[in-house]
Amino acid sequence: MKAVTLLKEHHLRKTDFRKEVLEIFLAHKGRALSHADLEMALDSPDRITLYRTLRSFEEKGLIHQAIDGSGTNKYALCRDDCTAHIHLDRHAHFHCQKCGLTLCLFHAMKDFRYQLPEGMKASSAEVIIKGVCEDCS
Amino acid sequence: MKAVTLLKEHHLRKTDFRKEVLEIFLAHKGRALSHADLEMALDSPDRITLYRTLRSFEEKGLIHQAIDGSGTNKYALCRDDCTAHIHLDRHAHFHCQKCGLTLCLFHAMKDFRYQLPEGMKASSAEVIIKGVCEDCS
DNA sequence: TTCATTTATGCAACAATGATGCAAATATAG
DNA sequence: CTATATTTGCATCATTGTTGCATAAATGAA
Repeated sequence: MKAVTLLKEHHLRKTDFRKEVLEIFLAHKGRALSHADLEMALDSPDRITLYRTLRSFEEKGLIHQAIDGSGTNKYALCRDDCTAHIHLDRHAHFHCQKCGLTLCLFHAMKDFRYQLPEGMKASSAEVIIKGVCEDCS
Repeated sequence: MKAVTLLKEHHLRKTDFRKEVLEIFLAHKGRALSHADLEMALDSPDRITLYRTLRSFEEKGLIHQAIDGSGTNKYALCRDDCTAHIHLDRHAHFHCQKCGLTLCLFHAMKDFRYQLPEGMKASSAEVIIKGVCEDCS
């Protein structure tokens, strides 16, 4: 899928900046990228524009936040079945504690069931698996 | 369990500051507290000392980090079966998206199994369940 | 209890992360 | 091509977290 097409599909204006950001995500499918990762990969990185770009992408269902416990937020491309407001969030993220790599694990959770105490209502769930990645072990 | 006893058991010097911080945790068992929560509850809050106190507590197995996806780190008292370096991390945390409350859910995960791709080695896992708590719904 | 040693505290300074407001530039619909 | 709406890039500010260092306090030993 090309960057321009994806932008159009998600009702985002196709600016140079957005195309560049999106291409970085496309070049790292399945990887969750931090703000710093993206800044390094960008030609002319404006921090603030990047923050707003990421927020727009998230609002339009193009990327999702990947919490990995590292303190900094990361973002990864959604799969096709994510819609604007209903992210397919029942997938786990793997976080390498050595190199900081974060990966989407779409098939890691076989049967993920949980029980909440009375009164609480769940709307989504996040699973973070921490450990050491292939390259680091 | 009293604050002073807990400090001694975990080989931490019993200073006024630590006693105060620990007492706040004891008064909110099962709750994960943010740095800001603690600062508000403290009499003479020194940000830096609090950061270091939390780090010491965590290193000695007195508290554990509770990732809740809210961006800010939170901490909660460990149960007795946490040891200094092996936190009992296979429990979920519930995060209320309205009021920000974070709770430890020690009994939420019935059968939590996951499969990692070849090469990766897991050392711990975190589960965050987001939703609305009893008071907010 | 008192002293020496080790550890903790409190302050200043700094770094990283993130948000807001506004004017200029750009993309899109008509 | 033009008018409108959106995005960008900049300055400014807020929050969160770290490091270094001098002072203060806690602990163990005499």
